[in-house]
Amino acid sequence: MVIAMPEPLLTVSEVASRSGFAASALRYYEGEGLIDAHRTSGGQRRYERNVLRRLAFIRAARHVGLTLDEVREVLGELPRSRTPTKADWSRISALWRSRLDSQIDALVAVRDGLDSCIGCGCLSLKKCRTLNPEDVAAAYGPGANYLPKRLREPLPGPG
Amino acid sequence: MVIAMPEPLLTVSEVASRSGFAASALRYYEGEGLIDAHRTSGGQRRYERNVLRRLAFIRAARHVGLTLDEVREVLGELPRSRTPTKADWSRISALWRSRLDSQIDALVAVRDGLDSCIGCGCLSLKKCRTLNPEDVAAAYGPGANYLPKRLREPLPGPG
DNA sequence: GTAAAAGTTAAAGTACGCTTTAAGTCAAGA
DNA sequence: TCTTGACTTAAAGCGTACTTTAACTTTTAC
Repeated sequence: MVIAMPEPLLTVSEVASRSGFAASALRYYEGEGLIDAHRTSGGQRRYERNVLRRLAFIRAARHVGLTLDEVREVLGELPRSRTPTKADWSRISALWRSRLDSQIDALVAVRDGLDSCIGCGCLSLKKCRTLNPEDVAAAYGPGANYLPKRLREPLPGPG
Repeated sequence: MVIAMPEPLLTVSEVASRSGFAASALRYYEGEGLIDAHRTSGGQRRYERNVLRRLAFIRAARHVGLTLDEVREVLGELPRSRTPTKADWSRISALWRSRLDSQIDALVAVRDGLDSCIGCGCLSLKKCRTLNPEDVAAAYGPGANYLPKRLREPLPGPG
């Protein structure tokens, strides 16, 4: 019979230095439901090691433009009660991959649009699908498919 | 001898509906020095037609993640006093293209990192350069080149 | 001429993603 | 035990990118 060794828990400063996030950010993420923590009898936070993976994921996600809402949504696919397995992370990977693919497609489309529109110097507002204001307006309607859907929606808050 | 017809100027609501920006955004952009406007004797704004191109550019830039500071910097390459020429826009296109290329590279790197890291299920925090928190920390130091430089810098403000 | 639509300003408000501050509590080593 | 460093909370503050509000003026249409 195997007796499981209890995993050593991490303090705030340990998690902060290992994850690269400020302690205030860790508290903020906890308040936002992105990570969780145990508490000592005195009320101090103690983290499980797997929080580091969640945090690394959060960092990468933020770097490619996901909002915290989106990150929470994706992380919602992970189990809350146990350390995520390979299958758990694989499912997330698939979700995120399609998001990245669509963002990459969008950037390529804009870049190539620039080549043929600004770049060529034709300055034809009527024909240019990237810069024509009328097409931009139309892009919010039902018929426009030049940009991937998420880039045709209104921009999120600050960013 | 050719007498130039004066270009008809556009009202705020015309520019708003043609560009897809709210009137308040137009005022904001003017305050930020991204666009300019003439004034009627009564103080109302009247826009030159080429403001539509600037605005379309701003929208596209925002959609791919440029901040207004960056947009201003790029638009600073355009002449303030005359309607931009092919050469003006071409210069900008080149500037922006390299920015887009680096952002695309970054996304591809992260996506491919996911495939081999999350995707493979190895869960090796020590080896994974995308998700390893120690590598994330190191990425802000001098030696890390996995992510393009601009994605290794701290994230800008909101989002 | 007059009423309604459109425009003006300054200032305040909003959302996101945190950080900073203030005032006090807990944990660990000498 | 004591002191120092780490930690706690609630609340306020900050930067970006705008929008909303309030009070008022200009333009346009009839």
